Amino acid sequence: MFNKRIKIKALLAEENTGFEATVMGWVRTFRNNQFIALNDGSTNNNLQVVASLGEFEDSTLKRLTTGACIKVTGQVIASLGKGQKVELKAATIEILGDSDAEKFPLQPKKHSLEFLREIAHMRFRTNTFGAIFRIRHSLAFAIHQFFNDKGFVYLHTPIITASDAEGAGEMFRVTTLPLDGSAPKNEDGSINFKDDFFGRSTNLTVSGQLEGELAAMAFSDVYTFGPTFRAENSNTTRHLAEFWMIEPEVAFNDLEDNMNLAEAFIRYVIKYAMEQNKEDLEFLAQRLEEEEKQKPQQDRSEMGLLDKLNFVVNNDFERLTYTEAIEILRESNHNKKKKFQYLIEGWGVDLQSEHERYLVEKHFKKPVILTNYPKDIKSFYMRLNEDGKTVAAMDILAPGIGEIVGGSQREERLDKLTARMAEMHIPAEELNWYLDTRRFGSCPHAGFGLGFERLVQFVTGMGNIRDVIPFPRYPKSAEF
RNA sequence: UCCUCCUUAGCUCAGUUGGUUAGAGCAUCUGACUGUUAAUCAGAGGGUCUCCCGUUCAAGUCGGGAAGGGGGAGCCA
Repeated sequence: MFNKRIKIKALLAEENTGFEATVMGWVRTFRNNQFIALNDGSTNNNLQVVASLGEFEDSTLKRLTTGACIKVTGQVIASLGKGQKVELKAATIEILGDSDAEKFPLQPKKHSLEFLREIAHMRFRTNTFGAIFRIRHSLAFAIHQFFNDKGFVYLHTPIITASDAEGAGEMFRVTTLPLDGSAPKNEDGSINFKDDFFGRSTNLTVSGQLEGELAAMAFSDVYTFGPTFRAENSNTTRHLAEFWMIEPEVAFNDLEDNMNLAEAFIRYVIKYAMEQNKEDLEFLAQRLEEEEKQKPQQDRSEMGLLDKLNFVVNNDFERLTYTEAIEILRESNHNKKKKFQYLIEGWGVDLQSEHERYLVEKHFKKPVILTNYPKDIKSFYMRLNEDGKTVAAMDILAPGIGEIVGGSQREERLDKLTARMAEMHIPAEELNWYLDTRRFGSCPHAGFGLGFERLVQFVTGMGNIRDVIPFPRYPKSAEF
């Protein structure tokens, strides 16, 4: 029954008319007791279905409410009205699912993103979220295509991990032990995990990087793309407790290769979305433009969404070292006039959001790659530079959303790595498996982590990360 | 977790120095019209003013607390 259906996107692209077609979808509006705007999610554009006067029972027409699901068969004809090239003249209309108009929460009008977030199970049916999630899909697909074309192996790293030494953030505990206090305890009162499901303490992964490195020491080029969990109490527009991360890890790459890969990757996936989701991006660009008009002049961005994406695709990112960045910031008028909340005085401190924003949005006005940070503000696995005080790290900062990529050349020298771990009080015995890569055929290698939702945010122009993942998880929120 | 702002109809919002029966637009319902494009026109229904405590003759309005939400910061991707 269903396989004769034609998707609305395909039907709207059809050059010919005068043939019979069956469509299925959800009613967006029903105007004038005759005109159904029908959407099936294949595109934001609705198909106009015409139910000619007198040809349908009143009882049927009454059920054509916003949100109802219907099946229509009829003739595809050139539209008699303006606004669309073709329309479907209905011969039969079957109601597949009623929608009580008094209770259906979506109305043919503008809704706030905050309201739609409360009905995330329904928001797919709006133009905005339709566009966002089709673009999200394209980006995900493009990611696999990019790496596949380059001969990378897609590695599935575990979601449940035993290691708690990765240092990437607070973890969610995974256990089958009872929570009522009856769990077995050690002599010192701490929980004894011997009888837990895995016989040890386990957590949800915060990163697949360490496992990625293991595989890179065999396949040379690998990447992961999967869910990641952080139990940080972060309440911001760019953090989630459950998010998707892309983590390539490449043997024989140094920091510069790593930057080149990241830049090529970002360009590729954006370009892909621009080709595949032209209409959706135009819709979101329009939406953003109207939103910008509500803001005071000084807060408006200079470039529209499409200009911004084109700019990123066609221009190199700005590359500079942490030391150079500090110099620019220290010499900036902004700093001299004490406009930063945290003034830049010396070398060695981590940059605040306001500093990153200044560099990206005011000084360079494009994505920036910062490299060679002081070792003391970075992770243990990053390669120590010749100067002995910086590491071969890189962060890519994007306008509007800040850090989109964090990566580094890894420390491949066993003695240097273990020394660093000792300094940072990371128990080497727990990461013996990781250190084995440095013991048996170690090699220079590099990789990075890219937050998928931040990428989707950048491409769609959405301001809040909770609006670019179907069902966002964040503190005090795990509905749906 | 910290700072800050917000919470009034299904949605988006007005609501004056505290003062009778809390308003508008959209949505919904009823009717009219019938080639509409967020259709139009007429009418109707719809409120525990987030919750608790307090001040007062009187609280949507003032004070305290809680919950939820927005924005910013930190942590980071």
